[in-house]
Formats: sequence, C-alpha cells, structure tokens
Amino acid sequence: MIYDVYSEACPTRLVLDRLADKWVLLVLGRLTEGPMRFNHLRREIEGVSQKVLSQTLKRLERDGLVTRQAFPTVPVTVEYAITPLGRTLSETAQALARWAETNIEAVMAAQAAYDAQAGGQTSRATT
Amino acid sequence: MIYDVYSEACPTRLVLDRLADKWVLLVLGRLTEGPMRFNHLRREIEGVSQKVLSQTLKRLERDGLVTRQAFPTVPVTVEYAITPLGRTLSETAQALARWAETNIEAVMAAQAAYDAQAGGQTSRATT
DNA sequence: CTGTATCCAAAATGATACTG
DNA sequence: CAGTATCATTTTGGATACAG
Repeated sequence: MIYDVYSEACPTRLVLDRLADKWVLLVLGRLTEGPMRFNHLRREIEGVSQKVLSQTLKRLERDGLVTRQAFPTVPVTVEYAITPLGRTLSETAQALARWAETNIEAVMAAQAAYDAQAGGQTSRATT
Repeated sequence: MIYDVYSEACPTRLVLDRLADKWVLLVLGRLTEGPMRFNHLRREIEGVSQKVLSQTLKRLERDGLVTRQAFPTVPVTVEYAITPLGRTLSETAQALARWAETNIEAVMAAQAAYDAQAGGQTSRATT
C-alpha cells in the first residue's frame, strides 16, 4: 500500500518528522562506518548534548534503525549499530548531506544577495 | 572546498538544519509540479499553519531555492516557484519521501515490537 | 561509562486580529 | 489574497545532579 505524504493523517509523515531531526542524519551517517559507543558518538558529533543524543538513539532504536547492545562490563559498555533498514535510509540521507556540502556556497551566496537587497529595502524613498 | 558536516561550526550544518524542517520537503515537492499560489500551497499541504508556511517560504526564498513573484492584481496574487537549485535539492529530498513511503510499514512494525517488549519490561520480578 | 530525572531558559507554534 | 504582528501556550533544549 502507498500512502500520501501530503495528507495530514498519513503515517509516513511520522517518518518524515523523524528524519526532520537535526541529529538523525548525522548519527546514522556515523554508524554506517561501524558500531560505536555512546560517548564516542557524542564526541564525534559536535554539538549534541547527552540528553538529546540519548533521546535520538532511543527513537532510532524504536524505529528499528539502530540496535543497542549492552555489555556487562564495569562500567557498562554500550554499542550502537545501524540495522540493514537503517542503512538503506542512511544511504538516501547521505545524499542530502552531499547536496548540502556541494551546494552550500550557492546557498550562502543566495542568502547574501537576499540580505543585501532586503537591507536597502527599508523605504528610504526619494529623499 | 569541502566542509565537514560533523563539525559544529560547519556552514553545511545550516543547510542540514534547514532541511530538517518538517515542511521544506513537502513544499519543495509540491513546487516541482509547477508554480503555486500561497493559499493553494497551504491547502495542498495539510497541517501547515499560515504563519509557518509563510516563514518556510521566506527562508526558502532567501536560500535561493524558490522564487516569489507578486502580480499587481486586486487582490494581490503571489506565485511561488522552485528554482533550478531548489529542484536539484528536491530530487534528492524526494528520495527521502519515497524511502518513507516504502519503509513505513517496516518502521511501524519495529515500533510495535519495541513497544510490546518495553511494556512487559517493567520488572514484575519472579514472584 | 551510560544513562535518567529535574529544573529552567529559549525557541517553535497556534490562534487571533489586522493591513495592503 | 497574502501576509504581518502579537500573545499565550506548548515544545524543546541545555545544565546539573545523580544512579546502575
């Protein structure tokens, strides 16, 4: 069955909302390189707080995109890994990251142009 | 020059943050089909408020992803269209929407499994 | 180390009203 | 029609402290 993303009640929206998370793409991207422990992940991705990373990982686990494995060491060690499903998503998602890397300059140029024009826009009138 | 998305200061993050917007993908997707007026867009995409759609469009315009053209009719008519740059992004982004549509069932199944297991998890102990 | 719980500040959103 | 402005509310996030 195919759902329509433009419909409000569509469950696909839920997935899209999930993807619409600053960190999901980055986490998934990192995990494609191999399993990683919590704090390692935290250090790799600059800017995530412990709280948010924790939440993100839990959601991803619930969605079946990553797995969480705890080793009964002291102190405990936890390894996160991407699932096959997660990997298919990540591949798609990485295309976005690549787009961003490739077109960042065009976007920044557009912003500069827009801002310059908007700046002089404040009706100075004819005098 | 290539930036590293994982670095906090990286400008690419800004783009990624932009994409990490619930509505951007949907708006862009709709505009690939042709220019569209404000309220039409609003009706097409269920769930957006006027305010949020307005903000979204303004950001997209600033980023050079869509153009805004006002016709001096009464009342005024405004048409939004996607730019070539926006189109390249949209193509990439649509892959995500397709992924969501394709894999929504797998994700929902994973969620159900996770929830079921988490539910019985509340230590009932041995007794 | 890997989290959860709590409190608080900041940001996003909805509803409403009003303008060109 | 196409917005902007404002306010109240909800969400979200960071900082901190603490537990297994």
